Amino acid sequence: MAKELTAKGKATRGRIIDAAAEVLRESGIEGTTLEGVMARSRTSKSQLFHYFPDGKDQLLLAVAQYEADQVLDVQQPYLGRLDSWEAWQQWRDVTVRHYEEQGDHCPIGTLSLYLGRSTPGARAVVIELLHRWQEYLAVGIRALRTAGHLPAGLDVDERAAALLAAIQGGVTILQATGRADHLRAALDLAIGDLRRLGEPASAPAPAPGEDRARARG
Amino acid sequence: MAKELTAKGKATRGRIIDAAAEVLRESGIEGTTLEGVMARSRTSKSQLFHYFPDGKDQLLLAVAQYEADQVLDVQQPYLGRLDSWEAWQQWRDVTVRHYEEQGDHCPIGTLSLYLGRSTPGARAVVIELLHRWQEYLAVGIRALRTAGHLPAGLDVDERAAALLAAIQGGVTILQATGRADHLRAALDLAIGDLRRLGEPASAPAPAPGEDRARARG
DNA sequence: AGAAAAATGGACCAGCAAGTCCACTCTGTG
DNA sequence: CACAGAGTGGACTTGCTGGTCCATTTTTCT
Repeated sequence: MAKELTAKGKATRGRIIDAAAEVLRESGIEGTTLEGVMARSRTSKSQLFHYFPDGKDQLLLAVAQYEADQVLDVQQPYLGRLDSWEAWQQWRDVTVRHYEEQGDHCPIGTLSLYLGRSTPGARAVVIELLHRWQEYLAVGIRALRTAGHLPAGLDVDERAAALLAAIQGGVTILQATGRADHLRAALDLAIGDLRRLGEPASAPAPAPGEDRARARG
Repeated sequence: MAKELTAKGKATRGRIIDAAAEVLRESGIEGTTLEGVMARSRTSKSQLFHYFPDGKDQLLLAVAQYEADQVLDVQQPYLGRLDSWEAWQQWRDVTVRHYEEQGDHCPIGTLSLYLGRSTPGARAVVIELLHRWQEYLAVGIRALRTAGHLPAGLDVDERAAALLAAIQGGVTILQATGRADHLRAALDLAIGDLRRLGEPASAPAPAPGEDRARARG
């Protein structure tokens, strides 16, 4: 791949990807044009095609890869240390806050949608991301199980899959509506239900263990 | 607005929307061009702009509205009768199957992403859809609670929100990866956990399987 | 130093798609 | 039947964007 890339060349290439990522975040896919990337990165067209001979798609794929790495990075180190209920709660808080701040747009979703049909690599990037993400969650659940906080018979992978779906859905809705309620509810209930599985003795039915209002006609 | 529309005119307008929806489903947003819509609907450019004076965005907004209605329609009548666990299971099966068949692409998501920034109406359409969807779920949960299948103190709206997020996430992942595992897991666990809340006496700990044994390809 | 390779600048091209315009045809109503 | 207005056809304009090409500068390596 990166065979003969001078330090300078490497820097330029990186600048292009950074710029493209920024433009994409700000202007969406239809607002992301090579000219815009050129302007932002202070490069010329020849450079774009020098580093990405296959053109726009190749560049956007690189951006997708870059953004995919970001997704998990911003959740660290919490995502990597889900070995107690407190750690889960902490991770939940960080994740919710991050997506609340990011708000509007998800570069991965945008790119996935845009490159999906044409560029096969894009799908692979997303699948890889989801897989890694789910694996972190599974590791965390297993840690809880090993520590005796969860029943031994629990289907870890299924739980992890559901949890990942909950996050995705919450984020999707957050981006569509601007409100984080669903993300919060999804995470809280997913974690809460999980937790309840580990406390068979405690309150089984009403269990307002969290902070919800109860009285309701 | 659409005041003076002959029967013929109305038909043409409808044909344009149908055609646009089809093209969008088949070719994605970047493949959806006015020319394509013209060809598919056998209309001319002047007609497109006659019925949608504001151009492409206006047309796509109409398509979004149309597709939003579809989303809930295909889940009926099940979505409207979630008054027993069996009914929930039935709805789950139908929904999963539908999205499995639809597979690749979600017109709403595509349009939401594309129109999101520019057209304010698009966001409203999506919000309205999500709201109606969640309300159906909430009504179903309330029905269960009223029937005594769920504890009285349950926060229905939060559960409904989480459930909606679970669906959205599952569908998102299905569309990204092509696999419905997450959608199934998310729905099964969300419904399963809910059900567990109504059966405080039953097996509290292991029992991961419960009732969702079937349909697990 | 000096040649080879990498990096860069930017003019130029081709194509496509949204939107405009005007002329023409239908339809219904007094 | 006539005529006003809706409905239709399609050429044309405009603007932009991805992509090509070649000349030039800078770096690297011996």
